[in-house]
Amino acid sequence: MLKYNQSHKNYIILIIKTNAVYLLKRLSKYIKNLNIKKKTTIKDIANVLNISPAAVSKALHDDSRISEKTKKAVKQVAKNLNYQPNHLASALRKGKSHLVGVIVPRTNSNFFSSVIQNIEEELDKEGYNIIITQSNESYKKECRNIDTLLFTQVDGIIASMANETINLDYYEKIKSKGIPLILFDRGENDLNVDYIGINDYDSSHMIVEHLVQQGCKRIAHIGGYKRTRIFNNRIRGYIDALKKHNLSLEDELLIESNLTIEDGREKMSQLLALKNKPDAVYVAGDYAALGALQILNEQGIKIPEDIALVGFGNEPFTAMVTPSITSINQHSAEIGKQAAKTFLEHAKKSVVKQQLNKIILDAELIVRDSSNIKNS
Amino acid sequence: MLKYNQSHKNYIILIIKTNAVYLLKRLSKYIKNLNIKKKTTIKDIANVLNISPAAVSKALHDDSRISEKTKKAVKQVAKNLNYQPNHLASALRKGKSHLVGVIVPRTNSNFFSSVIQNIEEELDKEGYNIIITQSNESYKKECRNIDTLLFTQVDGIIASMANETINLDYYEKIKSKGIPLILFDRGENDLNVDYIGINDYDSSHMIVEHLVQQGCKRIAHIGGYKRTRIFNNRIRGYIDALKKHNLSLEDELLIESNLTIEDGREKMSQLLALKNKPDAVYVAGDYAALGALQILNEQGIKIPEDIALVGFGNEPFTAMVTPSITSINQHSAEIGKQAAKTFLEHAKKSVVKQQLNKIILDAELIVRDSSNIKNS
DNA sequence: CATATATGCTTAAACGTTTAAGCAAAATAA
DNA sequence: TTATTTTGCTTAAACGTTTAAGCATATATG
Repeated sequence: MLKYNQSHKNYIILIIKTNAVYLLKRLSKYIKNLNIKKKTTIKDIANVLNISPAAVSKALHDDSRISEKTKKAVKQVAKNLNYQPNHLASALRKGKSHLVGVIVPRTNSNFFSSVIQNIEEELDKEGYNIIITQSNESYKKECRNIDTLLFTQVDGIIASMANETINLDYYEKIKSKGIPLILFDRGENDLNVDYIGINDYDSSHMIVEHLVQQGCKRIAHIGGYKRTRIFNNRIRGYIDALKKHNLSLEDELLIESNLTIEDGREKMSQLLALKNKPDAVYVAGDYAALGALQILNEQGIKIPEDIALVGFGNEPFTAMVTPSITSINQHSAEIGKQAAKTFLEHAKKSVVKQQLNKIILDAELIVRDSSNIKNS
Repeated sequence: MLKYNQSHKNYIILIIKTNAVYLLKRLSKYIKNLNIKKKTTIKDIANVLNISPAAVSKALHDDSRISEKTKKAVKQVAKNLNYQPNHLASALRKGKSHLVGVIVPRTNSNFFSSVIQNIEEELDKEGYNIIITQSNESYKKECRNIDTLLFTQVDGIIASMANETINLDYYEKIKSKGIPLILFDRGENDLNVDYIGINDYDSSHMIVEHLVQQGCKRIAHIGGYKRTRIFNNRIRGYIDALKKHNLSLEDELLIESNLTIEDGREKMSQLLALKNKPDAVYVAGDYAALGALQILNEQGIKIPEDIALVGFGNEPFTAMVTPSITSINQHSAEIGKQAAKTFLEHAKKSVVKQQLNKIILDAELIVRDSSNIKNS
C-alpha cells in the first residue's frame, strides 16, 4: 500500500509498506529513467514482465526454450517501450560487429557505385551493414582507411585497390588479423586472397577482334599501369590478339597511362604526333578514352572513320558524349553480389576450413558510334 | 624457480615453487592466449606491467594522474603486443559510437561524392567515422537506411533527402531519439533541423540574368518537383527574375519534371512541339539538361544560337559533352565541410544548449558553350 | 609540526547484451 | 511406479573499456 501525504507544499512524503521495498526498487529505476530519458534496454522489458533479462534476450531471438506466451509478451512490451537493441553491446559480447568495410578508389564512378550498392543489398539480407571509404587512388589514404576499418572492428573488408598501391603490407595486416579480405576489380595475385573480377584478357581480345572486323589495321593501346594486374592482363590480351590477327605489335602504339582524362588527352596527342598514325585506339579506361575523344574532336579528326575509339568500363557518359564511345561493360552488379557472397561464406564457415575463391566473370562489349565504321 | 624435467618424450613436467602460483596464473593466461590467438587487450598490457587495467586505460589516454614513466612503459608494451583498442567496448561504455551516418540519394554523382569526401575528412580529424548509405531516390530505402543507422548506434546523421520523400516521420524519429540530424541540399523547412545548402533562389536569378544578357527573350524552365524546397526555390527565382527583366511568365514554358535524363528528353520534346518555341531552356538538373541536349542535337537545333541551354549542378559531364553545358557549381566541398562542422558542434555542446544552423552558400555560374551566344 | 593538497595508483562497477550452466517442474518413457 | 527427457526459465559471468571513488604516499602550506 502506498500513502500520499501533502504535508509541505514543496515536498511529497510517501509512506510505503515494508514489503513494497522491492516495488520501490523498481519504481526508483523507473524514476531514474524518466529523468535521464534513457533508451529502453532488455532489463526494462525484463522488469516490466518480472522475468530475467536472459529470458528476454532469448525471447527476442526466438529461442526454442522460451514459451510462445512469453515470446509474445516480450515482443509486445518491446514494441510498447520502443525498444531498440543496442548493437554495440551485442557486438561486443558476440565478438562480431556485423559491419563490413568497403574500400574503393572513388564512389563517383558508376562502376564502383553500382558494385557498392549490390554489396550492400546482398549483405543487408544477412544483417550486415557496410562502411564505405574512398582512397581517392591514394596509397596513404588507403592505409588510413584500413586502419579506420580495423579500428571500427569490421568483420571483413571488401576492397578495390588504389592505382598507387604497390606495397601490400597493410593488406597483409588485414589477413594477419584473420579478418576476411575480398578484392574485386583491382586485385593482386601475390596477396593470395579471394578475388572477383572480369576476364580482362578476353575483353582485350573482344575489342581487338571487333576493331579488326571494322577494318582497322593499326590498333594502338593506351593501357593502365603494367604492374596492376588487370591492366597487365588487358595489355597481354591486346598483344596476343594482335598476333592472332597477324598484326604486328609496334612499341610506339602501346602506351602506359594513369588513365585520367588529362592523361588520356596527352597520350592521344602523343599518338597523333606519330608519323604513322593509328587507325584505332583502345583505351583501358573510359575517362582516358574521353580525354582522347576530346583531342580527336578538337583536331577535327573523324571518329570512327579516321580513327576508331574504344574505352573500358561502360561509364554512363560513354553513351552521352558525341560520338558515343564503344566500351566494355563489367557487370558491376554481379561483381558486387559475388563479393558479398564470398564474404558471407567466410563469415559462416569456421576459421579453419577456408578456401580461396577466384571468380572471373565474362564482360560484354557495347558497340557505339566511336567504333562503328560500317554503319556510320 | 622453475624446473624443467624431460621425463617423457611426449610430456613436459614443470616443477614450480609454491610461491610462484601467482606467476602460474599469469602464465596460464598467456598460454591460453597463445592457443586461441586472441587480440591483446588492456588487461594483457596490465598483466605484463603488473598494474591495473584502469591505469593502462588512463595511460593510453594521457591522464594527468598517471606518471610519465608509466605512460611510456604502457605505450611501449602496447606497441610490442600490437594492441588495438576495441572500439566496440569503449563505445558501449562511453555511450558514443563515434560513427556518423550519411544518407544520400546516390553516390555516383560528383556532387554527392564530393560532399561525402569532405564530410569524411572533416570528421576524421575528430575521430569520427562515417557510414554511407544510398537511398536511390526511394523513400522506402531511405527509411530502411535510417533504421540501419539507428541500429548501428550512430552519433548523428547527415542526410540529403530522396526525391520521393514527403512523409517526414522517419526523420522525426531521429530527432525524437535526440540524435543530431543535419540536412544538406535536399532539406525540408518543416523539419526544423540544421541545413546546409546553396541559395537556389539567387542561382535562378543568375541564370536568367545571364540568358537575358545573351539576348534570350523566351526562357523556359524545366524544374524539379515543386514540393521539394530547393526546386521550389529555383522556380520562384526563375519567376521573379523574369519579372525583374520585364519578361512575361508563360505557363507553357514552366514544366515540372523528375529531372532524369529520360524525362529531360521528354520535356524538351514537349517544348519543341510548342507553336512558339523558347529561345532558352533552364533545366534544374544536369542529367535532365543532358537529355534536353540530346533531343536538341538529334533534331538538328543549334545550341546556343537557336536555343540556349543551362543546367544545374556542374556535374563533370557538363564539360564533356558537345556542346558543353553551362551550369551552376554548388560548392560541394564547402557543403560537406559545413555539414560535418555543424554535426561536430552538436556533438560537443551539451544537449540542452542547442541552436539551429541554416547555412546558405552562394553558388557560382559556370558559363560554357551551350549558352555562350556572343562568342560562338 | 600538523594539515592540506597533489600524485599515482587500485578497486569495483558500469555500459547492454549473450550464453553456458543449472535448476525446478512438467511431460514422457520405461 | 520411477527414471529420463523436455520445457521454461534463472543465475552469473563474460565481452573490453571507462570512470567514480578511494587510498596510500609524497609534497606543499600554514
